[in-house]
Amino acid sequence: MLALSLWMRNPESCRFTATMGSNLTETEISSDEAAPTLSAVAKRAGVSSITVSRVVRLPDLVAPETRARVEKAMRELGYVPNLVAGALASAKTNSVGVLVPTIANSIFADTVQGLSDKLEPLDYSVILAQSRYDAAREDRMLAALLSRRPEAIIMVGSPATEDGKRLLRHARIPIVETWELPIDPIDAVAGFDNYEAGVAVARHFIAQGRQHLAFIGGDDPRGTRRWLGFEDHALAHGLQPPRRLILERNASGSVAAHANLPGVDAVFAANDAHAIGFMAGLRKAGLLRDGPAAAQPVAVVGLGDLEMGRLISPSLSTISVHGDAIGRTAATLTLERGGERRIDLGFELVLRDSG
Amino acid sequence: MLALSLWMRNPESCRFTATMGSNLTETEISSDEAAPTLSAVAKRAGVSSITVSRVVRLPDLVAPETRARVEKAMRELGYVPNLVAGALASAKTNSVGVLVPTIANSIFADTVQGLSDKLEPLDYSVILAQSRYDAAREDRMLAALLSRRPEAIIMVGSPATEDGKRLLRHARIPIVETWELPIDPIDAVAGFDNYEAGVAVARHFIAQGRQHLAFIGGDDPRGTRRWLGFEDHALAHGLQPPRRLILERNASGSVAAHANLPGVDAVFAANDAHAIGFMAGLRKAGLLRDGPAAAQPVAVVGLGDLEMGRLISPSLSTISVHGDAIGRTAATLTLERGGERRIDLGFELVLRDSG
DNA sequence: ATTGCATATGATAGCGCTAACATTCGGCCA
DNA sequence: TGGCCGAATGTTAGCGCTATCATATGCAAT
Repeated sequence: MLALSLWMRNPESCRFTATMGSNLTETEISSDEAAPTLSAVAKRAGVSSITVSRVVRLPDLVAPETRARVEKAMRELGYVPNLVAGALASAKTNSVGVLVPTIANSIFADTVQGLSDKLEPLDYSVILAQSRYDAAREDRMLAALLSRRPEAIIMVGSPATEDGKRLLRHARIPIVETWELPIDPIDAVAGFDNYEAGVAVARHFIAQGRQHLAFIGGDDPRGTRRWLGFEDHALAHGLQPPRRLILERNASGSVAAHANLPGVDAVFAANDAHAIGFMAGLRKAGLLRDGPAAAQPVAVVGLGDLEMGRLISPSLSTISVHGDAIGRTAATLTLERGGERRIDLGFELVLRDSG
Repeated sequence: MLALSLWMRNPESCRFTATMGSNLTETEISSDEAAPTLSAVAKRAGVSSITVSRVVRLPDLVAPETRARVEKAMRELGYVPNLVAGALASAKTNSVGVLVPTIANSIFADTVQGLSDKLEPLDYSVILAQSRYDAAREDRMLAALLSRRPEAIIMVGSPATEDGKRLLRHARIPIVETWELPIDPIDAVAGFDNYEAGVAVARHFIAQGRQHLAFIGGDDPRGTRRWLGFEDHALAHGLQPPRRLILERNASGSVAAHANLPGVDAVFAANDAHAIGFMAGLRKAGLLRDGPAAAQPVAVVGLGDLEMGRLISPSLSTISVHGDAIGRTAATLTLERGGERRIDLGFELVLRDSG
C-alpha cells in the first residue's frame, strides 16, 4: 500500500491506470494530494467541468453514458463536492441558522430536532448557536450566523436588543421567532401564548380552591410572560398577590424552593424540571401524596410535558407544549414565503396527580 | 422614512450625505439594494478592499484613522462580512461538523453544549446533523457535512459503515469519535469504556447479593457494549445468564418492561430515562420502596446521571458520565493536533437509593 | 432542403473574498 | 547621501464552483 501510494503520487499514472480499466477505488488514492475538484473529475472523465456539476445537481440533463463515466471518475477520485464554492457561485448556501438559549437539558432540543428532521431531507444544513440567555452573546451569535449567509434564521424568542432586531430585519431572509407570539414580529412566528398559559394555570388553581399561589422559574422573557398571566388572573379573582421565586436554571435550586414559600398551596413552575425538583423538596418535607391532585397539600403544575413527568409519582400536571411541532412549523415557515406568517400552536393543560 | 428610503436608492446620494457628516445608520439604507460587499465599503471609505478586509480580520495592521473611516463606512452600510466567500478564498471555514444520533431528550445535548461553549468563543460555527440511529442517514449526513468543508468532525460513536469510515479517513481533517473508545479509531477519541460500565454495574449487583440480572435499553453500539460487559461479568461469577430486553428509544416502553422480566431482582438500564420509566412500572406493581437500595425488591441502576435522577424518590443509582466534558474535550482535540489523541474520561458508579 | 426545436455539452465570466507579493514613504543608520 | 527597514496600503490572481449564454447534433415538420 505504501508503494502504491508513492507510485500514485503522479496524477498521470492515476489517469493511465483508470484508462486501462483498473478498478481503483478512492481508498487507493494517494494521501498527499489536495482534495479533488470538479475539474479534476472533469479531466479524468474527459468532459468539461460544467458537465460534472450537472451530474451532481441536475443529473437528468446529462446523457446516461456520460453520467456513468463521470460518476465513475467521481468514485475513483473520492470526489466530495465543495458546497462552500457552490454557495458562493450560486448565492445559495442551503443552510439555516438556529439560535437557542441553550440546548442541554432543555425543551428547545425538541424544537431543534423537529426542524432538523424537516430540513435535512431537503439538503439544508443546520448551523446551531447558543445564546446562553445572554443578550450580548445573542447579538454576537446572530452576527456570526448572518455572516454565513443562511437562507433563514430560526430562533427561540425575539432578539433581546434593538441591534439584534435591526441585524435580522436587514438580512432579508425569512426570520422565524418561536416559543412565543411577539406583538411586533420581525417576520414569521411559530409559538404559543405564554401569558395565556399562566392564566390557564391560575384559573385551574382557583377552580381547585387553592388560595395561596406561587410561581417559580427563570426570569427570561417567556417565563416572565407566564408569570404575568398567572399573576393577573389571580389578582383579578381576588386572591392574595401570588409570590414569584426566581431560580437558577438548573432544577436543583427548586428542591429548596418550598422553604421560601410558606403557606403556599399551589405552585406553577415555569418548566417541568423545576416542577419535578420542587416536588422532590415537597417529598422531603412530607408534603407529597401518591394520591390524586385534590389530596396534595401543595398543587404543582409544570410546563413542557417532559416524558419523565408522566413516569414519576405522583405524575406531573403540566402545560403541554409541542416543542417538535414548533420546530417543524418553523422549518415550514422558512421554506414557504407565502401564507400565514403567525402560527399559534397553542398549549394544553394536562391534569395528572400533582395538582 | 419611506421618502428617505426612496431617496437613498441612489448610492451617490448615500455617499454624499455621509461625506456631509450625517449620522446615517444602517436602518436608513434602502431595502432593495443587494447586501453590501467589501468593495462597497472600500469605495465609501476611499480605500482598497483589502484594507477593509484587514480592518475586519487584522485591525492592528491598519492605521487608526483609516480604520475609523472604514468602520464608519461599515456601520453606515450595515456591512456583514460574507464568510462563505472568505472561506473559499482562505480555504478556512471556521466551522466544525457535529453528528449525533439525536439531540432531543438525550444526553448528547450536553456534549453539543460543551463543545459549542468551547468553540463559539473562537468564532467556530457548529454544523449540526442527526443520524437518528440510521446507518444510511448517517452516511448521507457525513457526506453533507464534509461537503461544507468543516475544519473537523465530532461525532457520537464511530461510523456504522465502511463507507462512512472511508469518507472520514479521506477528509484529512481532525475526526473525534466520542462516547466510546473504539479499538481502531479514525483519529481522536474522547469517551469512556462502555463495556467496563456494564462490568461495574454487574459487579455492584453481585456484591449486593442480587441473583437474577437483566439489562434493558437500545441495541445501538454503545448500549450493546454495556450489555456485553454486564453479561460477561455476571456469567464469570456464576450467575444465571442475565436477560436482555431491547426497548424502543422512548422511556415509556420501559414502564411495562418488568412484566417481561419475571423473577429479576436487579436491572441495569442503558440510560437514566429508561431506568426512571422502569421504576414507574415497578411502582405500579408495588415493587418500589422509598427506603435504601438494600430494601428494594428490584435494584435499578441507570446511566447518564440526569439531574432528574437525583430528584425523584427513590433517588436513582447511576453510572455518571460527563457529557459536557466529553464535548469540551472533543472540541480541544479538534483544535490541537499534537498530544494524546485518545482520552478516556471515565465514568463513576453513583449509588443512591434505587439499587 | 429548410426551419424549428429539444437534447447534450461547452466556453466564459464572475460570486466576494484573501494570499502573496508589490509599492510607497518617512525615518534612521552608516 | 545612499541604503535599508518597517509601517501602511495597494495590485493581482485566484479559491471551486455555477449562471448564462453559446454551440453542436439529431430529427420531425414543413
